Amino acid sequence: MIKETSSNALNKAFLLKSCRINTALDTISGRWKALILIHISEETNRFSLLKSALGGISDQTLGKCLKELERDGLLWKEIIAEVPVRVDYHLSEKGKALLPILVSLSEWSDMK
Amino acid sequence: MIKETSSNALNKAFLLKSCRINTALDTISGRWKALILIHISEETNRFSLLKSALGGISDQTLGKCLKELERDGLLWKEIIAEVPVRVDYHLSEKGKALLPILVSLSEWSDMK
DNA sequence: CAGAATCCCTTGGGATACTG
DNA sequence: CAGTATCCCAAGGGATTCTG
Repeated sequence: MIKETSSNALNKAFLLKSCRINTALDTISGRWKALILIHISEETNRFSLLKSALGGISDQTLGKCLKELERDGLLWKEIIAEVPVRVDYHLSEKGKALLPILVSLSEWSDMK
Repeated sequence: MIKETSSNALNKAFLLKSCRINTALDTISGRWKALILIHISEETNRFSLLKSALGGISDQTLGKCLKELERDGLLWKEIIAEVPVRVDYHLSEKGKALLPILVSLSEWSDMK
């Protein structure tokens, strides 16, 4: 198919694409992030609910994951001024757009 | 410890699905594996070619990645008894099936 | 309740050197 | 050419403790 003797445009396009793939994988890889996104999409969207739903994650790690997912634009925080304070997490459009891809991945992982 | 006041079927399905997603992510995450798969799909399928195409990977890490990808059924080795010995790597059906998902991921990572 | 601070351990991946 | 063997370091993630 594509030859490599000449570093053609297609090859470069693939290199570029692979870069983006790594960016994407960095964003969602790790032991918890995909699970967190799925739970939030299911309305399990508060710190303590997430913690018990995920089963085994530490406060530390959950906090860090949420912060990174927020920084990467996959979710946003809604801070509700009750007493005690309450925080709801919601998926952004980008976060929602990732869900079907996660479903594809889970289906793919069933392949023999 | 499974509890949740109403542990409904949907929740369990999602937990199961998220497990598979983590399996899938474990298989392809890391700094190199997705890139390796893409290069092999482009006929860059020998050890030394991969090494120079990837730019910066160590022998050690390339060897380990290839071994794990083979163990996970994404590729297979064709050993050609020339002198010096030659090895071609090829994607399995499962490996090929992953490519469109990687493309989706790279497109997704372009989202604002 | 929703986190932050600190400490520690495991693991991915690089550097270097060597083999069939 | 196609790897393997050792060694080492940075980063992810857990445990514990503390705060607004």
